[in-house]
Amino acid sequence: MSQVLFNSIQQKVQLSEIEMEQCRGFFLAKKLPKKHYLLRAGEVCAYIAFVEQGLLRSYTIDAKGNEHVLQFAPEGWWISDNYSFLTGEPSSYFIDALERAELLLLKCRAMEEMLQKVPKMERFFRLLMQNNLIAQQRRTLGTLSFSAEERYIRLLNQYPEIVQRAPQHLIASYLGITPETLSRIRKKIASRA
Amino acid sequence: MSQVLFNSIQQKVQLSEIEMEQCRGFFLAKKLPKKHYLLRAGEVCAYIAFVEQGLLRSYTIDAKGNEHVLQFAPEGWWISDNYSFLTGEPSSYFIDALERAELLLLKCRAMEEMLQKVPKMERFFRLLMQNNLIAQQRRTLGTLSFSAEERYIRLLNQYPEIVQRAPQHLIASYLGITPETLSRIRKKIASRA
DNA sequence: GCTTTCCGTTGACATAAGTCAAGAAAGAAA
DNA sequence: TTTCTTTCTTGACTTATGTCAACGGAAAGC
Repeated sequence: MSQVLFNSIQQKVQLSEIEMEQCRGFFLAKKLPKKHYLLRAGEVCAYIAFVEQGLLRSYTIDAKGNEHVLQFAPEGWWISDNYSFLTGEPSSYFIDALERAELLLLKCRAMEEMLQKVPKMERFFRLLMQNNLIAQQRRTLGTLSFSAEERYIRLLNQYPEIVQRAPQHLIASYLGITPETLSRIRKKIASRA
Repeated sequence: MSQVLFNSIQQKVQLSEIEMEQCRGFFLAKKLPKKHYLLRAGEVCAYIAFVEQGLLRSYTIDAKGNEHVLQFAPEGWWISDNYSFLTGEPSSYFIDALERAELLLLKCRAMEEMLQKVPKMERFFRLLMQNNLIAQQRRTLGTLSFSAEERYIRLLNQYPEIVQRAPQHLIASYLGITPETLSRIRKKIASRA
């Protein structure tokens, strides 16, 4: 059993050795080279992906052709398009690798079987979704309450490794600002320090 | 068993008559008059609330003293501060009634007991959280992709009853704009129609 | 029914952030 | 190395939205 996955699960529910091994069997290991896609808009999202190694991100392209980063997923995080995964409808998101990644994929069918066999995992996913929701609500409120500069500083404090590993224009996209604005903010901060 | 709650649950998982009645026993009925609070910042959020009747909202007050509406919850919706509920930490949200409301409250302890007794409810809450997360992600992307006017029109299309029932300055707060800007947007739209 | 408070509207002006364009720097490819 | 992209920076200008202040009308309380 992957140590990273083990930690992610054990942090929320207590599984026995046996249950852990049972779970492991439902995942599919996959390596994803840099810039390769796990999901493209228009496709159905067949997997929930757990990141063992590397860095992924999900994003949309809006009607004006602008990209908007929804999520970064470094080691230990889960990523997918929940809507498409749940409903089987085509996705409107892209998911690709910013760094070469090692993933554990969980197909819809496999997930249902896993939940049957190891009911505690239902609780695990409930808690996972609940925590994701909490974080997402904070992001929404952050976008409404703070200026671009404040949001950047908060991101830097909360997820320094992501700011460091992802290219700057993607950080800008995540924050909902243009690369130019982020560049100016960084300059301003640097001149203060 | 309340018909509204029954529908909310049955839409996601199939419960037998008996399971439904068992669940019912864990909820606490409560009437909340208009402008009364279910939760104030600083308190621990003891309940997840299901709205049978009426209209609630949750909001924060930021460092500059500005209110930001996180959620409106009309009949059939669930509302709480997940973070505080889950961790027992003090909340930073307020939840109050915009219209006189009838609620079904689920305390933390009662919820755990319910999940023990009716394991399918674990699945229900997983799906509920997952759907909330999907909606919240869309809101985040909406805030990043659309102008104030576009966001207002989208809200109007998606939740016309909320726009109608909540005062305009709270709609503005939800959209992340000032009441003045919303007033101007509405004028502009009216002049076009 | 009168008074007070709250809410929405409007105008004038301020400002954060976006746009467009050019060039510099840094990485990737050859 | 040299070339070719991609990413980041900087400047000049535009624009959406915020701020402040005044006013009118509707609702709430007495």
